[in-house]
Amino acid sequence: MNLNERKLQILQAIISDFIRSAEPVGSRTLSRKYEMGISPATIRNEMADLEEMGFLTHPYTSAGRVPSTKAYRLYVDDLMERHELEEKEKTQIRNKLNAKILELDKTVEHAAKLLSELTNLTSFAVTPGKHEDFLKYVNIMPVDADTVVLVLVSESGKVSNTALKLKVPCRNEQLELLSKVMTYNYKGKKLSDILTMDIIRSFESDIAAMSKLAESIMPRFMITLENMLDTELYLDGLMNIFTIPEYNDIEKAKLFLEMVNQKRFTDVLVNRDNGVIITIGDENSEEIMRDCSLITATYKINGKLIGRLGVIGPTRMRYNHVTSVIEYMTQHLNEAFETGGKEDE
Amino acid sequence: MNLNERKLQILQAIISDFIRSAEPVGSRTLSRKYEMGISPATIRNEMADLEEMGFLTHPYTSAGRVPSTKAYRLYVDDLMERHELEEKEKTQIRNKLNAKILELDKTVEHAAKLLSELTNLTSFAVTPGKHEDFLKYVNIMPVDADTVVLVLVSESGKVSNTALKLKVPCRNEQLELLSKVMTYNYKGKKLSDILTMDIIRSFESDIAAMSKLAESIMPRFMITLENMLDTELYLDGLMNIFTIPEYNDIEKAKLFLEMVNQKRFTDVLVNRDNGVIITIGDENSEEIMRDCSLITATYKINGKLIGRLGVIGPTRMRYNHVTSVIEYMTQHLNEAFETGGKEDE
DNA sequence: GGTTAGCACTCACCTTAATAGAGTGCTAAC
DNA sequence: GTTAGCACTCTATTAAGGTGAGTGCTAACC
Repeated sequence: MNLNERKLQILQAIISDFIRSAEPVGSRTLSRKYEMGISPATIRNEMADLEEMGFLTHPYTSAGRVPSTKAYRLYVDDLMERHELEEKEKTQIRNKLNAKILELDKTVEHAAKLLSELTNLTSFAVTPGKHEDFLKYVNIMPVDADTVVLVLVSESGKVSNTALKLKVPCRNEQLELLSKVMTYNYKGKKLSDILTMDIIRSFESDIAAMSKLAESIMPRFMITLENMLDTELYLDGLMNIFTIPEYNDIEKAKLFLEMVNQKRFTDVLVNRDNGVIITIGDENSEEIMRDCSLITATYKINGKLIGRLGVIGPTRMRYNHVTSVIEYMTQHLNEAFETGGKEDE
Repeated sequence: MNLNERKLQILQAIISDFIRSAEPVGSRTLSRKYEMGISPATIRNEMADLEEMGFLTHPYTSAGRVPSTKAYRLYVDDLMERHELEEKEKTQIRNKLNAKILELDKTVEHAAKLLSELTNLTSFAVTPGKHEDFLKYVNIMPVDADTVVLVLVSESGKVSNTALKLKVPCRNEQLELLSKVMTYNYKGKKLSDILTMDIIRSFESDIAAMSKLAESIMPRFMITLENMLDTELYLDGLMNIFTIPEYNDIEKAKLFLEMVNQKRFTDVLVNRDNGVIITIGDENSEEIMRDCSLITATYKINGKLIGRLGVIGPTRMRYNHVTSVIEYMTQHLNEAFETGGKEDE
């Protein structure tokens, strides 16, 4: 049995209808709503075929048909028409994301918020892991007799800092010298490399002369560096789950909210392939996500560091609209982070 | 009619029972469970009196009795026995909060998390508003030919920074000079005062000489300063709502979650009185919180800056336990922030 | 041979009714 | 003042019947 034109047409109609209504689609409804010149009985025959082929299921004997993962996959890959965003949506994206391009993390947070507003789904955005980022600058500034602030700046413009009290008071020149030595030693090195032992050890011997000072500072230097490496996850639109019929059940809503709050969930996001990736229902590797579809895309900072952006929702989602929104947003982010990433105003 | 010993005893029993079970308490149940040597009928008479006095209600004609706000108030003020925390809970609080005392914000975040774990309610913690905080140090550090990092440090140890590109390249000495001038001008000034216009204006004229550089930096200086002033709100245990019978209804759970996510909610928290404050049900000023009780307490940093910590949950909550936990935690925070606030290890 | 009308059948969902259970309020007796 | 007894109230649960949307099958139709 093969998928002829008419079967595809019926399948497409069922998917569209179900995405809109969240109700199983019956043959009668279908023939009434989409005038395709064939009777319900004929549609029923075709439906039976489509079910046998694995594209449809029905929840109980005499309910309408519901698309399967396989159907959504076919739809996403072949059937789905490209959805052109409304001008209103486009300007909204441009405006909201341009306003705050000054601060990378804020921009990413805004992106997540905007994405959930435009899709009415739960969205997330992950800042790039800094493993491909390089250290640019180390400075230890005196504040008090025994208080200093340690500031690290990376190539991509991330600034990380900490205030700490010294066990031994020290002169400003010592701090300056140490800053310079550290900058000299670490500049241009990968952040993640600096965290490995041997670099540290060799350096520690270099500065044995001022070891007391360095001893105070090194542990915190490492912690601050680690903080710099962390990705940040922004979730938004969590409450949208309550407007989705699939989650009208308290138990399901609870499970969903607990899932996206798990550390596990973050890991899944970070480990996804690049580009726009759609995983549908049981295509997801994690058991707990089998009821959901996930659409993610990547954006780049200076064409290099990679962050992610996406939505999670029921398998029944407006794939074409969501995809268009995400594509437009990541494209915009890429451009924004490329040229004017750190430009002022 | 007055509250004699027996009435109080009955009221206390009803409150305790209802806090535990979340079910209206009947006369029969009461006489069976708490052997107070009187028959259900007598209890019913007393109940009728208590209801007339406004301490009890019943949801429908023949349901058991439920405590009113007035009853909880009496309970909290007079009847409630002090609850001694288990040693396990105490050590948990000490350990978890000591481990991270290095970073103020992290500690506050941990406190919120711990509080929700110990109470099984939704908790929150607010970092102090910095309006009583003073600027300690300004530094503008060169990173690149045209990139600098602006770092502000406050009296309480808060560090705020931003990276920015200069429109005009400039020499290091200029930056150093500007840092020094700014530090000299602003040191010891209240953060919020610096934001007012006249200080800025007078300063701007002072440095007319290097106006180009200052022009680049001042707007961002102000933004960074503002960021420093912000309070941070940490919410935790949101999902606990799903285990509370009162919120077993999807609509109620939704309303609750939406409420605590409102900006309005933050405002309520920030504007509460100092010390341990319990507001019960309709004692709350905000309409939307009339079904909840709120317990908050304040902690101090260096005995001065004031942050807040608390829980929100159904009026039926374990007031004595929650109060003990919050008291113990704030007391611990006060001590920790007093002496070793910024001490390293 | 594909298409269609007709029909029996299925199953969720809604409404209604019946029943059980917990509790109250009142009264009369202790 | 206290208590036993009893009628009454209201919720919650279960069962039963009806409705409607939908299916699958068969036989007739073009």
